[in-house]
Parts: sequence; C-alpha cells; structure tokens
Amino acid sequence: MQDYSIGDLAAQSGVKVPTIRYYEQIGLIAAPPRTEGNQRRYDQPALDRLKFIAHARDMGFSMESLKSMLRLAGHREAPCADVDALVAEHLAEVDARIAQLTRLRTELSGMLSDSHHGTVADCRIVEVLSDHEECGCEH
Amino acid sequence: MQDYSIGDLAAQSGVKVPTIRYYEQIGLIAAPPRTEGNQRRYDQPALDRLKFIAHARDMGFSMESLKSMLRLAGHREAPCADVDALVAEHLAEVDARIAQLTRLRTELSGMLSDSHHGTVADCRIVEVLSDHEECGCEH
DNA sequence: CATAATTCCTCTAGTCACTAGAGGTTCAAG
DNA sequence: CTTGAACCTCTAGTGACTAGAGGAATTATG
Repeated sequence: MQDYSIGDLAAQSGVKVPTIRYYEQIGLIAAPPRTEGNQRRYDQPALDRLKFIAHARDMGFSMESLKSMLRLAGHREAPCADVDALVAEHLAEVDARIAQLTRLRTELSGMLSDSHHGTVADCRIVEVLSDHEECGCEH
Repeated sequence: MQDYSIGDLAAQSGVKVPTIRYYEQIGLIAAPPRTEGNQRRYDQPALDRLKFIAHARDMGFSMESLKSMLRLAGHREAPCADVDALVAEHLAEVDARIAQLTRLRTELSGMLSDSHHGTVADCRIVEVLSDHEECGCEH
C-alpha cells in the first residue's frame, strides 16, 4: 500500500495539483494525512475517488451532482434508484442539448450552402445575425 | 422607430438587465444613446443583436465565437469566403459537440440499462464512474 | 400637478471552478 | 550534504455573470 504525493496523484488522475488542493478546500475530497514536513500523502482509495471525480466532470456532471454521487457512493446500502435518477436527469439534459445543436447544425449548413453569392451583405447569416441593422461602422 | 428601455430590452430578449449592462461593459454590445436623465434607450437592431447573442449563448457558443460572428456581421462588404470560413468553423464546432454529446449519451444510457434495482453497493453506475474502484470507505 | 411606485443609474463585491504567482519549506537524487 | 524539484500557504485574478447599496429618473395614479 504505497502512498502518493500530490504530484503523483495529479499525474495519475489528470487533475492538476492546485485543483486537487482546491477540491480538498471545498470538501469534495478528504484532507489526507501529512508527512512530518506537512506534505500531503494519499492512498489508493483517494486516487480512485479523484479519478471518479475527474471522469464524472469530463462527462459534464455538475459539482452538485458529483457531490450527490459521492455521497451516495459512500452509502453502499442506499437504493440504486437514487443514482439512476441522477444519471437519468443528466441524460435528459444531454438529449435536449443534442436536439438543440442538431437544429443549429441544420441552420448553419443551410447558411453555408446559401451564402455563395458575393459579399457579406448578401449572406443569409448576416441577415439572421443583424437583421435590418444599418451598419454603423465605416469602411 | 420606437425605442426600448433596458428593462424592455431584457423582457424582449430574455437577457437580464445587469447582464445587458455587463455585455456593454465588455464591448459585446454597443453603448446606446441615453435620455436626458442618463438612461439607456435601445432601438430595434440593438434588440435583434441581443436576441442573437442570447440564442447563440444558449447554443453553447463561446463568447469568443460570438464576438467573431458579431464582428463579421458589421462588415457587410467582406468577401463571402470569410463568412464561409467562419460558418464552417462553427459548423465543425457544432459537429464536434454533437459527436461528444452522443458518445456521452451512449455511455449514460448504457449505465442506466445496466443498473439493477439493488443498492449502491452493486450498482454499475458507481462502478463505471469510479473505474472499477472497490469502495475503500468505511460504513 | 404632486406624489408614490417603479425603474433606472453607478459602484462595489460576491459567485463558481479554477488558475497563477509570491515567498518560503521539504524531499529525494547525486 | 548539497542542490533542485516538488511541496506548502496565501492572495489575487479569470470569465460570465449576479446581488446589493445608495441615489436619480421616469411613469402611473389621485
């Protein structure tokens, strides 16, 4: 059961050193034991927990959700439905965002195919962006 | 050509009053004319511009991209190729975002379908998120 | 027209999730 | 045992807002 310095932990988890200290400060991870010289020493579970955090963060979970999940993960007898709910909630968010972006994609690619005629003044995107704005800048 | 107070603008655009002032401060929107009593009065193009900003922000565009698009919209005689390039760039961004979210969606829905209605202890979601972590905490 | 309610003004400071830097201490390689 | 990398705490800065104080202007009502 070797232990890790904060730098080792950062290297293993992909979470930067100051961010690890920040997570400790806000109570997302526990304060680890220190050496005689006051340096942090982490064990394997601490690393796993940090990896969990990093992964969930990458997946776009909010800090709020993260905290909920960590709290739940710490209570092995808690009903799985609670975690399900969190994931389902996030899934719904993701679905909504995908739908939104797909609509935008259609709009953008339509603009691209329409905009091959001369200057910006003729482009549909400019119409969309500035509508009937009479350009105030001089050129 | 009626004009709007900042409150009207907020109501019409869905962007909050302090946020509008903030946008002006960082140069995202132009400082509008003022009344005798120093209150901002906006016109229709200003409202359109703000609506666009709100829309693009909702779509997840960065402020950077927003600024590019708005800058472009102000140069009506710029060659259309510039528009193409910018729109294509944003299209690529959108595509990447959709791809990323789709991968995430797969992962999330996989978690949901795999998890059974037991307790957190045997919930696959927690396993997936903690990357095969064997929970080391005590309870 | 007067007054009251509402909206507006500027300014400072707070939020979140970090990131950067100063100034100093400890650890590990040679 | 020395040196240099990594560590420590602390403060302050970032982006994109949001909240509040204290006061002036505008609008609605009597």
